[in-house]
Amino acid sequence: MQLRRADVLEGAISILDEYGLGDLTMRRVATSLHVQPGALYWHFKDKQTLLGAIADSLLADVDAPTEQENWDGQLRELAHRLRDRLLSHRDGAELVAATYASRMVTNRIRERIAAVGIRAGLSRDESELTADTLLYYILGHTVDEQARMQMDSMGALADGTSPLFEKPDPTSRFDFGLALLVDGVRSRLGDRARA
Amino acid sequence: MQLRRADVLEGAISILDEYGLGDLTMRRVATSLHVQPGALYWHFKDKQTLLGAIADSLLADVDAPTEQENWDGQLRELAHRLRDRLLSHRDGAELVAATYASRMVTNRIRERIAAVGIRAGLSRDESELTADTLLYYILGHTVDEQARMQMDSMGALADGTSPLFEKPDPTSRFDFGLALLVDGVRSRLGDRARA
DNA sequence: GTTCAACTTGAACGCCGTTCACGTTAGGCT
DNA sequence: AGCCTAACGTGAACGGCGTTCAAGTTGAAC
Repeated sequence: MQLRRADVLEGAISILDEYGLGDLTMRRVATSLHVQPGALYWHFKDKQTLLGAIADSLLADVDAPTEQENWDGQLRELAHRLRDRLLSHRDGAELVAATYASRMVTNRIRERIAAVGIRAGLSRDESELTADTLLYYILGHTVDEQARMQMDSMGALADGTSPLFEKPDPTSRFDFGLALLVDGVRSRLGDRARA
Repeated sequence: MQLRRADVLEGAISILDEYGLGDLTMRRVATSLHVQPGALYWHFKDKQTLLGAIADSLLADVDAPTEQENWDGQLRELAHRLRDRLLSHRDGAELVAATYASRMVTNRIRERIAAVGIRAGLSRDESELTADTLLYYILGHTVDEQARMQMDSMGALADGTSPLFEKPDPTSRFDFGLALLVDGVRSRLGDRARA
């Protein structure tokens, strides 16, 4: 039976969920599809491209119309939506962060966030810089959050005690930094109005 | 002649500066020190540990007394100091970001930033969350900035045109996001004073 | 000068991504 | 029904990686 691009993608995502990014190897993907490693290179020119495709699939439609009406609600909605996607697969945040340099993947959500900034009253340049700032925060926070999750699930049965959630739960922690940035934008808008 | 831990560290940093993180391999470090690969494992138990030591050395004394007096000036000073360190070696930001999960390295600067937050009037928890937010931003921004730098220096002689600096220069871009976060903190303090 | 710990060597192990000449399949055309 | 061709898979290798380990060598303290 022949392989389709989509089969390879699906297989790779299964490996990712089951074994993690570190063990997502071309050979392993090939084996799980009952195929020789070389066969994958017909569908994806190299591993980097395959990883990019996985990232694209994780983030498909992450930019979509928002339900919120106010710019700050829209920012929060988009931020949470992105974080949820990153958390929806094992090592998802790390994968997207690693793919981030070879862009076009995250560019749509970046554009989406910038649009909200403009509608809120920022200049084009300011909006793009704000979008970047938000993205760096979301990626950084979520990579860290996901890494801790896995460390906890490892050490949980090792030393009996498993707090599993620190003082504030991860979502509250995420919301704190998010609020900080939203407040920063609001203060920038306030300065403008006052001028 | 025998090797010291410090020699290995120095050699590894040289390789990093000359060839980049992707080509920083145990074998290459060993070769440059005229030694067999296995010899390195006497001084560092594995590559991860060596990378951690490099990160530690990049960030030595990055937390140090600040010259600024106001909390916002101190925050900016610490942020710029960290960014400067990350930029001081090829792929420095990427290295520190990769090592970040296995912490203790960046914990001192995190503690330092949190202390500024407390002195400014935030609670302990808020200060730590603020420190994390700032660190995620600084790391994300600088990794991206450094990656672009290298892509530009590659593509520069390829296609003649080398903008090398986008509309705002990287430092101004960094300052924008930094100001956003500082303003966010200020607004949080304002709410408190008003209550 | 001997001893013993501190180091290094040499060679291997098992993994990885990638390439390529060569077989095989499947489906449209006559 | 039979062929042709493009699409796809195989098998085997290449070079490189991190890491391990028994066996050798070094050098300083006694």
